[in-house]
Amino acid sequence: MRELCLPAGLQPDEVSELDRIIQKRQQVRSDEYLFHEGDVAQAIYAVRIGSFKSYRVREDGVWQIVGIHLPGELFGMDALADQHHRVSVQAMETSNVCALPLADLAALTIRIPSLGKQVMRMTSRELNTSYENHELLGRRSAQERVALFLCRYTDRRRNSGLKADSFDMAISRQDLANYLGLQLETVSRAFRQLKDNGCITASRSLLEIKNIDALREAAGFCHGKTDYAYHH
Amino acid sequence: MRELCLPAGLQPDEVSELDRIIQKRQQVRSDEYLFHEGDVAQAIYAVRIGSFKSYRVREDGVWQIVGIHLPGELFGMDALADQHHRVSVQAMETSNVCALPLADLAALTIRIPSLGKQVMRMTSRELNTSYENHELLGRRSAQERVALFLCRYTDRRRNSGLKADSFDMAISRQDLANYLGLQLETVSRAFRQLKDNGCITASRSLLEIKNIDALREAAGFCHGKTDYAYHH
DNA sequence: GCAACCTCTTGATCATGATCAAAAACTTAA
DNA sequence: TTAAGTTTTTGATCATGATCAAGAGGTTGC
Repeated sequence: MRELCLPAGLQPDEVSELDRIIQKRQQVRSDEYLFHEGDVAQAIYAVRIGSFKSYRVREDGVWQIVGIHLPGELFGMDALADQHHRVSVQAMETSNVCALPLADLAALTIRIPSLGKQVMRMTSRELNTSYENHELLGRRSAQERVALFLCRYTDRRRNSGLKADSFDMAISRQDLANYLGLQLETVSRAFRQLKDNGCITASRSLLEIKNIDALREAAGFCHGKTDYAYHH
Repeated sequence: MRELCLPAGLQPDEVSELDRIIQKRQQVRSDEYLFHEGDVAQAIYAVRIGSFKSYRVREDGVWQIVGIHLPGELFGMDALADQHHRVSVQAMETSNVCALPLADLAALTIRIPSLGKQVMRMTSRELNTSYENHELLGRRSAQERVALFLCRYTDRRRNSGLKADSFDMAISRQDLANYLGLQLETVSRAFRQLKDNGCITASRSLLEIKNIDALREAAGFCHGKTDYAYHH
């Protein structure tokens, strides 16, 4: 438990108590499901190793990835509104999670109030990430989307204690395109441009950030601080 | 307090206690700010009357609306991750909110655990709404976006106890376009088509749903239940 | 009532990214 | 190693929505 995000802000004896109760560690293979949209929620989950995708499937079978979860992050809080999951979650590579059964959580939260606060904090963080995604999809070109995604993704990897300048992307081009609201071919072309500009090198799944400043520029970050005006 | 979402699931005496402490009701005029991106959080807010928009402003001054808040809904939970707001919030019409100061909230949550659960529930709901927005922006035509927005918006109005088939849209075309990741002209054209199809009538701000089934169809909902396949 | 202003609508053209098609790169299994 | 199957790249064309431009409809203040 210790390496997880959850115990942050807890007393050592509280961590031990949490540790004793939450012993459910699950090994999950690539593409395996943790739960489906509509399922009655059993638990929320903390990623230990690997990565996961949250997605919704429309009536017509079209799907949309709405979240990506890296080590140290929590997922499954979509079900806290009414005990039913509103997304499906699937592993994108061989992974390992720690399940926090909702029954235990309710009891524990009363004994350890800071645990409830920590779950709240992580949910708020996920909400902000989703707001950022809305911003990314709102009015940005294909290149900006891909570049911005890479910037944010590497930042999150760094936060999760993973290598951030040269690593294996568990996300397929197809999934990435879906997540970014683009076609797979468009993502491929964006990668090409970023390679040609010397921002990155990328083979099938190995990605290397060569020039973070150029990448940030492609993502639409400003260099000089513009004293921008509010829109009113 | 009674007409709000927050007391749901609380005992009568707990509601009274909440009522006694949370007496801060604020009248807010159109376009007035509740807080700005980056502000240290003072409170979370429950909408009593009116509506609000959450948005982020980029370094280059481009802004993106990421959330809309109707009566009975909570906002400001973006700050629960680290006590700093990650969006700005502005009233879209003359409104009335109830502020729940964070200091009081912390104390109250210990005395009334179900209050914390309720805040958690509302945050989870907002997270799902944001996931739905990601899905809306992902891979949908301009018409679908507008029609789907109207479907969801009227549903939420109904949930908030507001008139849902004929009402005044507080959201300007400009804001709506921004929220949906479109240009204002494109939204205007989508409205025209929906009018021509007999789905709606719309003047400047008065909107009337004439044919909800046609509207749902324009939004991409299926009629017959297709036994859809999972994508794997 | 008129002028100034703002928001929304409509029209015409253009650019970006979707779609269709095929080949190349990489993976897996026999 | 070869063959079959994926996934990714590249090319060519097309369609949707962005952009530019002008006008219509409402609102506000004098």
